[in-house]
Parts: sequence; structure tokens; C-alpha cells
Amino acid sequence: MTQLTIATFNANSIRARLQQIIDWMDAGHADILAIQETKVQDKDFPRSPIEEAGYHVAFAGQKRSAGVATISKTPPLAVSAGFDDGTDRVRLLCTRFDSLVLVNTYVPQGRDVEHEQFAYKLRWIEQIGTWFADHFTPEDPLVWVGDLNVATEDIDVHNPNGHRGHVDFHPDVQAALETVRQWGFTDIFRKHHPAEPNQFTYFDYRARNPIDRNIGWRIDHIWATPPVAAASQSAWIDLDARRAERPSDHTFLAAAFDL
DNA sequence: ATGGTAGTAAAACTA
Repeated sequence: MTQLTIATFNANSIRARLQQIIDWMDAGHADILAIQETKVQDKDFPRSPIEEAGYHVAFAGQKRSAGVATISKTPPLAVSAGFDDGTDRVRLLCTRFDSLVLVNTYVPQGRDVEHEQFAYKLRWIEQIGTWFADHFTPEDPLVWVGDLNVATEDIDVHNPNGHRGHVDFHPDVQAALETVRQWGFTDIFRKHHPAEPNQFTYFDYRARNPIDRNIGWRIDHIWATPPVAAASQSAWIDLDARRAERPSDHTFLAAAFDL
């Protein structure tokens, strides 16, 4: 039995956050780090500095937006993509390790309820549910992490009544995600912090002093199927990372497992 | 308060 810490971080550009990410890994916070919004095409991905720091990295992305990468201390046994969502944006990276399969996703944000991107978001969440069911069972050791762009409960946003109907806090996306959860996932952060309010992973750049006023959203998640969920020991949000000189608008979320 | 800021990439799109 070994302890394994898995973390997720929407970097909002891996190149802008590269040193912070390497420093965070060097500090020993996690064994595996799933990154979203790398915002870089593969030929420009900063692979060398990550490998020279002693880590392995799998990545897939394109210019400007989206893109995912998974950094790990040990090399993944296999790397694969997910399903075709009809766009050129890469939003899913599946890596297999000794004791688990890690699915790293950047769920579409949705832009606006009236926009076609919102329908795309709903469709995408339904598609990943189908993809899970086609490739795995809830008995498999599966960990689903990433920016899911969904706050699932009222305590997951700072002002639920003010945000109700927002694309990240909409009953339809909550229902779509709940269907996937019921297939076999446990929200690992909530397992260790049940009903604890004001625990946020995302703080809008455009809000005024969002950290000090704790104006945030819990839209980044670590979910796991029963065999892995039963092995989780703790989960935490690293708000110190928000104090970086040029922070991402998201912060690190981590969970430790005895596997 | 329909603004606000950040990143990419070189004007406008995404978040």
C-alpha cells in the first residue's frame, strides 16, 4: 500500500504558470498533477523544462484555448484520448497508472445559456457519461479530475441566488453532471468536507479582491469510483497558490489516497 | 453594476 496524491489545476496557460507548477511539484504537494487550459499546441508545449525537473508529462492541445496535460513522478503506463466531440479542442486526456486510471478533463464553459456553446456543454457532459460507461465499470479504479465548470450545490458558490442560471450553476448542467455522478462517482473533496461552505477553487479575475472576500466557485473537482473513493484519506484546496505573483484564476485541488 | 482582468497573439476571442 502506497500513498498517492492526485491534484488538479486549471493553469490558464501552462507557459505562463510553468515555474509555479514546477515549484509546486518540487514542494512535494502531489505525485500526479492534472492541468487544464494549457493553451498551447503540442509543438510549443514546454516539455523539456518539465522533464528536466524530473517529471513525466503527457499533453494534448491546440492554440489559444483548452488543452490538457498530466504531469507525474512515474511515467504513465498508457496515454489515450477520449471521444470526438466534433471540435478541434482537446478536453480529455486519459492516463493509466499502476493503481488507477486518471481522466483529466476541461469541460466546456458554456459561455451563455442562449449560446450554442451551452448546448455543446450539455452534450459534452452527456458524452463523457457514455464514454465512461463504454470503457469502464464503477468497479474500475477510476479518478475523474479537472475543471468540470459545474458547481454542484448551493454551498459551492459564494452567492447561489445571484448565480442561479449561470452556465456553471445551471439546473440543466447540474442534472447532466449528476447523471454521470450516479453512474459511480464520489466527490472526494465533499467526502472529507461535508457541507462545509466557502470552499472555492476558482476566483474570477474580474471580481474585486476575490480572494480576500472569498468570492469564488467550487468548479474544479476530484471524483472517484468506489474502490478509489474508499481509499481516499484527505482532500484540500491550496489557497496559497492564489497568492502567487501572477496567479491563475483557479487554484490547486488535491486528494491523498492509500492505494 | 452586462462592467471588470488575463492570456494568446497581434485584433478579437475565450474564459
